[in-house]
Amino acid sequence: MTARYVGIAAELREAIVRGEYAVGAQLPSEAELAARFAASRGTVRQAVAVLAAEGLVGSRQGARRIVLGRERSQSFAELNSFAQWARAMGHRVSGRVLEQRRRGADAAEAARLALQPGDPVLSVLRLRSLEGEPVLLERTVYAGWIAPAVERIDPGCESVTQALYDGVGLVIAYGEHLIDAVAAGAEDSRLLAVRRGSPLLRQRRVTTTHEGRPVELSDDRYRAGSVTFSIRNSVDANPLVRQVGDLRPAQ
Amino acid sequence: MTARYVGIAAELREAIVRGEYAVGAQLPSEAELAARFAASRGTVRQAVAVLAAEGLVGSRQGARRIVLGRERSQSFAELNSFAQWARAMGHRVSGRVLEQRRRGADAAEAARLALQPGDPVLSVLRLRSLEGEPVLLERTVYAGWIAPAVERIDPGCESVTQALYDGVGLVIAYGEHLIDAVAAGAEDSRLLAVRRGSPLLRQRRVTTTHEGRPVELSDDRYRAGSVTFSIRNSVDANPLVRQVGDLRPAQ
DNA sequence: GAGTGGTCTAGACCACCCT
DNA sequence: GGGTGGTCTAGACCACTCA
Repeated sequence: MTARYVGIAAELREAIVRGEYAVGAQLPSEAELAARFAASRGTVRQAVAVLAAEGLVGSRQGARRIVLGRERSQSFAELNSFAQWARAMGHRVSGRVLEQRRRGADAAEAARLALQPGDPVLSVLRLRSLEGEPVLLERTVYAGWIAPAVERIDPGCESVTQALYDGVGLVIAYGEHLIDAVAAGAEDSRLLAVRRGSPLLRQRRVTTTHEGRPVELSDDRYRAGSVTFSIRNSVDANPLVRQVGDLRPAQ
Repeated sequence: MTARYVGIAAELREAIVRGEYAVGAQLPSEAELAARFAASRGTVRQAVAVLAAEGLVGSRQGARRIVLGRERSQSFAELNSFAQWARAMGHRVSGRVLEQRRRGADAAEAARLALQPGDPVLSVLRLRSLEGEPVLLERTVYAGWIAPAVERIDPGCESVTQALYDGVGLVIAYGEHLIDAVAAGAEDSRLLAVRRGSPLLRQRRVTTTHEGRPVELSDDRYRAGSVTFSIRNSVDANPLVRQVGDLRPAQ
């Protein structure tokens, strides 16, 4: 059963997308919505909170909520999975494993994966394409405990996240992501078919299970112009944080 | 008066940062926290929701909440203001206006600023430095209605956002941001002291007032290695969205 | 001053996790 | 089956906006 507030949020979202409430226009008051949906005010507040989290509406005490945008934020959870994102957006995605080997974790990897240095990890190099064009080079390090399941995955598999879920029921629930720009190195330029030194958008991430257990560490590089990250923020509630870069030059 | 739940969230956050609840460990149950803080369960839930939004804790139905991380996400609202972010992080920030002129909006600008093509806008080129080193080149277009206030700002002013607030009480409440990587152009490379074609992290943004009225449009380019964007996400609740780039090559 | 969103309470039922 | 978080209700008071 879907929750009441989810349904109410969906109805309001559709009304916004339809243009029934124009960008900049006011939403009905909470009391009005509560009456219309025959729900309590609390439930209505939960519903509009969903829309606020999607960046569609904004609010301030004492004034009606207003519509900020119409594009629905495809509230998929998939910063973590390239394939799931791409398919949800209607893109044709493919990928292949170029290299895969077991080795021992170095100190930095061990720390981020909650392992000891030297503990076994699985290192994978994957090239992903959108509409047939290579756009993303993934260098992923999996914690040893999940390595067997990863090795069983078909090398041409579209979505590793999906395969891990289907195969061993693993849910990648949380992620931390660092986004910056780097110059393409020798391997990057060869595999992504760009000039050496040309700009790449880099996303480094650590993902964990529901229990907070680290699963993988990844350095993903997108060809410039192929993918853009988009964020809506408001004066209160801002999930994105800028950080000063490392002192050492981007490697 | 600060709200009750904000205080409870602060106490829990401190306990996490102190290490009282280790990463991966469980938080007390809602009932327990409600008793400890002599608050209702609803209020406690509001408090932990704050921590969840900061990416510090995760939750799933039926199981205790767990701690995901210890670094507090500096819950500043300032994706919008470079200076406010930098100062909050303890960096020395400066900036200067290199160019400033009024002109008419082109079609794209007009659409995003809710103006008519040809309506007056103020175009500003600003170079910002961190610890004395130039790291950010801002190309900003202000809507005509705010232009006079912008022109009154001291060209060496640290924070334009702050100046607009102090000067005319303008609050920049919402923003939409697109993040990608581009190659440094001729002007970029000269002003940021990098080689032509070298990678820059680009943040394009539109910001609006509380009422949803667009204030400015900006193309900000960070020298590679100087600044990183960081995001925590979870299976449900993901404010960040990937988009396929424009068809035309990054300009 | 009327209307609106922000906060808080107390209690209820359910779905899910764990043992 | 007991504990836990997720959902929902009904009512209350307050802070703020706006005319």
